[in-house]
Amino acid sequence: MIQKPKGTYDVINDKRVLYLHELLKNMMEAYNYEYFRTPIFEASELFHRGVGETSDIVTKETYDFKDRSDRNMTLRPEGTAGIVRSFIENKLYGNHAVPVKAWYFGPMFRYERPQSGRFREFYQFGVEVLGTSDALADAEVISIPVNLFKLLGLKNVKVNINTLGDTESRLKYKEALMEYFKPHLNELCEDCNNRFEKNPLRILDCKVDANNTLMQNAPKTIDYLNEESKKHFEDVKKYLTSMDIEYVVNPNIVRGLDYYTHTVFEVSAEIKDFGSQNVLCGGGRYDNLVATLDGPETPAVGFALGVERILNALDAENIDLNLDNGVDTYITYMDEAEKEYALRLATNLRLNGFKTDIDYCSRNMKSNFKQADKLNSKFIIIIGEDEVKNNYVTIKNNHTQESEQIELDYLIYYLDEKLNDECDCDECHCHEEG
RNA sequence: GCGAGUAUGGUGAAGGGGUUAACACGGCGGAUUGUGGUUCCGUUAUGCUAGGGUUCGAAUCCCUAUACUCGCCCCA
Repeated sequence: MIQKPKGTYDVINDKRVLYLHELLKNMMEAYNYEYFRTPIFEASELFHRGVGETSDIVTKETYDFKDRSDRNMTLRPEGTAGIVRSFIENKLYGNHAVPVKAWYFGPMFRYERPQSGRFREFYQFGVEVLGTSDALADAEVISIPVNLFKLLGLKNVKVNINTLGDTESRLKYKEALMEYFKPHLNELCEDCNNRFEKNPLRILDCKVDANNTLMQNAPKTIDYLNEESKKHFEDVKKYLTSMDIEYVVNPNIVRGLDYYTHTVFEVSAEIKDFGSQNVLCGGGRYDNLVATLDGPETPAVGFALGVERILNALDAENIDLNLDNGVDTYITYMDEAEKEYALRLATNLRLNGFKTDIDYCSRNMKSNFKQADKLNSKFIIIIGEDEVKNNYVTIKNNHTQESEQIELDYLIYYLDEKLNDECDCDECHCHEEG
């Protein structure tokens, strides 16, 4: 048997996937962001220059391949680089309205060991604002996941925020940090020793040594900011407050990708048994990336979230999105003679927007009723010899078990009325979509 | 890259060397050929992830492979 590749999964009628996409689409429309869809594979160089040579994502997790003309290609491991490439290549800094506010939703690929909520092909939703250095953009970007998580019903949504400052501040800080840790390397875990060489900022992110006093007394980025960087951070916090978004300044958040400057943040929520995975999204400002990729100096800020992790969180928190899974009507026929008539009726109902299913294999009555239950059908329509002859249908309400005979010409109005009636009840939320 | 665990029909699973692979759900057929979701009866794995080994005998013990699950690293 051929199996799916490791770390991939099949979506089989998980309504939440489409629902989430729809919800995000509506939300981004309200924020007036533009939908971007960029290629799933790009020139490898884009990610090497963009995401950075020191991050694990690029050094050991990409799916690389050569195409038939021997070009180096990479399946995208994240969304930002592609959006930035598109921004530059299409010269959106010219005629396009600036800032360019982009959102995307699609598969990303990383060659990792799969585990709970983590796959090799996974979906990310993300947002990028290109062309403004104003702290308002940082705050707005942060507000998107926060509002999303609240809308989904997640509890204790929390923003952890920090600033790395501009390039100059960041560099000064990095030196100070290395000087601070150098004499104490033997007190840190093995991973931290590796990080010291590769990416010293990430030592601060270590979970093993988190409670080490050495860590708590380490130099803070905030102390190495120049005036401009300091003001930017203050402004971000100010705007968050004016949107009633709670945040905690956490000097240990540095993020893994090389391109971040100034604001970095993570949004977490309180989720049962999630441990370190309660970080549901991360992002920050990356003022140098556009220039690094040969575009004009363009400040930018964005974030991304993993769709699978969100769905996992909803599961863990037992959040039911009240998605209606049932069909409106299920059509049965007594005999082969009525089969075509039933088929025509099904088509007619479907074209009128009623979610309709039909007996596909001339089952007996008993199996038909069972099937109707399995499909969660609200109504069962029964077509027999008499119905065909006299142009009516027998329709049974599966809730009340009441059966009625309805003239064919009137059926659509009948269903329309009954289905809308039904949705006034407390249990049924099928017309309450966001 | 490192570490731990698991693998038995369509599904949940029992069995930890002895001939018929338990039980339950689901499916199909019937009691009941136009009204079910109750009940009852019948039926539903020539086979226990794959390959090799130990043994008179392996689903059961050993080895290898594969897949899945969960940690770590990393990240969303």
